[in-house]
Amino acid sequence: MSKNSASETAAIADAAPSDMVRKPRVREQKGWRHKDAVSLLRQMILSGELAPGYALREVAISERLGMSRTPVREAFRTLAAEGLVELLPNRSVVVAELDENESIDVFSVLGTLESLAGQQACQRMTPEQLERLEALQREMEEHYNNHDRASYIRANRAIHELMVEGSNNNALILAWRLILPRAERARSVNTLDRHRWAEALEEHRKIFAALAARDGLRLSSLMQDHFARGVIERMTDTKFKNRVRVRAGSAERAAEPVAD
Amino acid sequence: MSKNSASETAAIADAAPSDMVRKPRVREQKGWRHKDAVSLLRQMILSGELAPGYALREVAISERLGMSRTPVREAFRTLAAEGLVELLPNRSVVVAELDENESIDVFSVLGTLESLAGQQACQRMTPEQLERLEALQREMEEHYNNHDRASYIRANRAIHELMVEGSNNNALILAWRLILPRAERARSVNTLDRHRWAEALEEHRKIFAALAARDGLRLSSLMQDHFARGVIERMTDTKFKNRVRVRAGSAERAAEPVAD
DNA sequence: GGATTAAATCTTGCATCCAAAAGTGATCAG
DNA sequence: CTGATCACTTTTGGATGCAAGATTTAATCC
Repeated sequence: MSKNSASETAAIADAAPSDMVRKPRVREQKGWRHKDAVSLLRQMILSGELAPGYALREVAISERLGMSRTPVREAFRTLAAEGLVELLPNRSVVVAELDENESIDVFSVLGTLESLAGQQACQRMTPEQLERLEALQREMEEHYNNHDRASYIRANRAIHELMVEGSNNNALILAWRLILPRAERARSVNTLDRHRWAEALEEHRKIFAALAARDGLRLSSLMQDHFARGVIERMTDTKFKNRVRVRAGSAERAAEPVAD
Repeated sequence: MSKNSASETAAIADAAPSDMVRKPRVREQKGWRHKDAVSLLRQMILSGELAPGYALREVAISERLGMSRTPVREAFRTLAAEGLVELLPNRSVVVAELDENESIDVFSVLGTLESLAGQQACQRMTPEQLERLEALQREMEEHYNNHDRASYIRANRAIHELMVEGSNNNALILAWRLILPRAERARSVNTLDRHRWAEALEEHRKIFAALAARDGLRLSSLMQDHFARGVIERMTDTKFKNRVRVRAGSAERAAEPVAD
């Protein structure tokens, strides 16, 4: 046994000459450092704080996060796989561009995916999941009645997610999760107007009914409709025209997103 | 200038004391080492050489690839984002499991995505792309007449890809590319029987016609049908029942895949 | 013998270090 | 002044080193 363990070295440290002690490199944090980097960077990209075309320098980010470059570089790979950044050989990593159809495109994909998810959820969703869905639907209605926008949106998100999970289709869930963040990014300035809100709620009632009746075809067409209306509303919304400006905007907080 | 360059050090190496020379760490390869790791590991997972549940050890892989652990770890992040491996904290990276519906699930997702892609391609595909598509269609027909299976499949793949690209929808392309490898994995033992082959070709003729006519609705339903038939054929195919065995199989070569 | 646990070993997570590539000026010819 | 060239700086790609967690092995107790 030629090598002392760290604890042994530390124990005799103050009695030994200084070249015998070694500063122990402690791993202070649990979990994964690179996960933190992924969440922070994703958040910053989605909120627009890091604008498209922005070059990410490893040292700056690692210093900001108090970690070395290694986990930051790992985070870049994850973000690249999500299509949020582009890797340039021997050059900086660059925030992916948004093209002008981004919003329509993203919602059309999300729409078809959720339409399929609904269809499959009709066949595969467990009674427990359906029960939970009913509870969420009730909760959402309540938030609507209380004009509690934020809570409504949260419940709405949970419903959509639960339905996708109810499809029990791993590939579908994977693709959906991949696209979802882009929706946040694309719709960052859209808000939910009063009329559309009421309409969306009514659509959700029908969607739930179709799920409960396990009527896949009907659900599929309801979902298509639900998304189509959402996107159209976004396009004709006067606020929509401001969207492109967000690209350049830096640390500004994203507006409350619209519910689907 | 206190520090010698690596080349200078090497030049005087045999005349100098051995502690003065330092083995220069050369960056022998262009491109990214981690890209190599991604392709190899992906290939091995898709072919079944690395079976689900298999734990990947960093050192073993880095040695096999003649690189250090760093790029291998980066490759793991990419594969994790693709859902091909699962990261366990402080534990090995594990090849993702295949569930029993994998094949149906993956093709249903691919089907809806391509259906949407076709619809959007009708509106957005450039004349150049359409021309290229026509050439590919002719090429594919030729391969069919020559009974050149491998070439047929290659052309078929190219057509599907070109159509998806023709949608010009980044989110859609991203999701499609994410799922595509899983299709390879799911269908590894399926082959293309003579009857289905002729049928598939006929479907492709109609698909091309709809694209050329820019008839999005018709194209959408044709795609759905194309995929539905493919999947149904797979399910009733007697060879299908062997699929589950492949999970355990190790380095066996995957069979020629079916065309969609 | 089987359960428990402490020590040795292995593997991961990350910091750090080095060389190559890219970027940045400064210098100089025209 | 413009453009080319070369030294210097910055930044990336990846190899190496080390400590913490996980795993295996050995030892001990009941």
